[in-house]
Amino acid sequence: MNGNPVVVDDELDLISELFPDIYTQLAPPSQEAKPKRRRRRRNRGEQCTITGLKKRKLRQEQVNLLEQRFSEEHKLESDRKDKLAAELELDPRQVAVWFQNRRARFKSKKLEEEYSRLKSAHEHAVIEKCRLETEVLKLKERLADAENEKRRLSERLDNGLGGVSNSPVSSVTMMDQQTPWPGDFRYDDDMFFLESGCIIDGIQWVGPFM
Amino acid sequence: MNGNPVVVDDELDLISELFPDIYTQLAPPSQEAKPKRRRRRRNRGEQCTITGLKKRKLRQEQVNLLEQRFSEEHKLESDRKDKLAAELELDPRQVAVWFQNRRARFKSKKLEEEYSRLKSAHEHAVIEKCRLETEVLKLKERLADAENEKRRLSERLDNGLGGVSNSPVSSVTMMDQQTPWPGDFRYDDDMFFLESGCIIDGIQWVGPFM
DNA sequence: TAATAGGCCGTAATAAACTGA
DNA sequence: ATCAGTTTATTACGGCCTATT
Repeated sequence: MNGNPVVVDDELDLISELFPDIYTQLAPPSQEAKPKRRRRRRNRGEQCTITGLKKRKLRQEQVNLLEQRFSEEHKLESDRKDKLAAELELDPRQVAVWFQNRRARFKSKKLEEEYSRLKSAHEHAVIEKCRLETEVLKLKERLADAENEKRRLSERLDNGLGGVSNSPVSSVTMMDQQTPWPGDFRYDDDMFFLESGCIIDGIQWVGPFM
Repeated sequence: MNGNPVVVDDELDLISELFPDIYTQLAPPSQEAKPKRRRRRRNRGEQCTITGLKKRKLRQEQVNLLEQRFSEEHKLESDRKDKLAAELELDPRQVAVWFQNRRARFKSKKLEEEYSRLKSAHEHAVIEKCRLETEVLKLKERLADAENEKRRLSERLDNGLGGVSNSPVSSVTMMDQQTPWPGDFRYDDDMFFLESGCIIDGIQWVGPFM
């Protein structure tokens, strides 16, 4: 058990075949019976690499150091770069390239994080919005009721009657839906909250994409 | 004016130097006086490519065809792939790789689009939320006023007085801030809308990232 | 059951466009 | 306006996973 599923062959660098090869476009019409399936288990003599390029991959220890430096500073001044390159026994250019790629990776990763954070924030906002909408509705109803009662009471006062029994006012009144308050707020019923995985504000929810 | 800032040299493929080179880790301590600034305009004999590999880049026409096929189908069956490769005079492997990379690009692009759409949707939602919050506040005020008036009126009725003059009720009443309505809604004052480039719902707005 | 073709992912490396001194 | 260093877009490779044979 446990096994070692990840057999990074860092160590077994079979520094073998080297391939001169022009590359330019590779595979011009000059080909006779292309090898078909290449890389038949641990291929050795077969190139199959199209460019002739061979192994790559920095050793874990190298990556560790690079990663550490990166966490300290996302950029490198050339002198730092050269020193690091010496430490790692790498071409300074490789170090530079590594940093470039790392910055790019960092950026896209950041985007993904931002996206999911934004997504949940938006979900919360939408729910809040919904809650507020219903609250507004309820308040309007209450207000309408209150206004009705007020009217009723003042009528009673006008008529000089003394009955104090507050007759139950119909809960749903048309009144304020017809005539909005003179205030500066209006109510537009555009979109609403839908169950799960649906469309809100023109965004297809849940399923990341395609 | 105008000039031709983009001088893609697709045509002038100087199929020149070829570099054997093992690559393995590149640049062991074997280096004497590294060339420093490389590529002094149209370098020719200098390699500078660390791996020794030379040009790459498919010709525009090739990209065009690939792109067209991609728009028809994001995947390729092997027979289609081989045919396409023949048409383009490329190694089938290159075609396969191109499609993989294209799919990856497609995906991340999609993410970016989704992100900006989501972002504006969220902005709208937040603004709406704000509007609703102030609306709720106003409604509560109104309601409080109405309730006060009701109380006043019924008191007057109880006292048997007939004065109808509606004395101006203080606009801000403590009442409903102290005792929330028995309804099922509550009001939590968490975050609010800030000017531009700020923090809303824990998301730093505006500046994409770092 | 092992070999295999193809997909995705992560990443190295290149090229080109851009930027600042 | 040259040149180093940077960003963005590309090409390619290697590992890992899965369905197929």
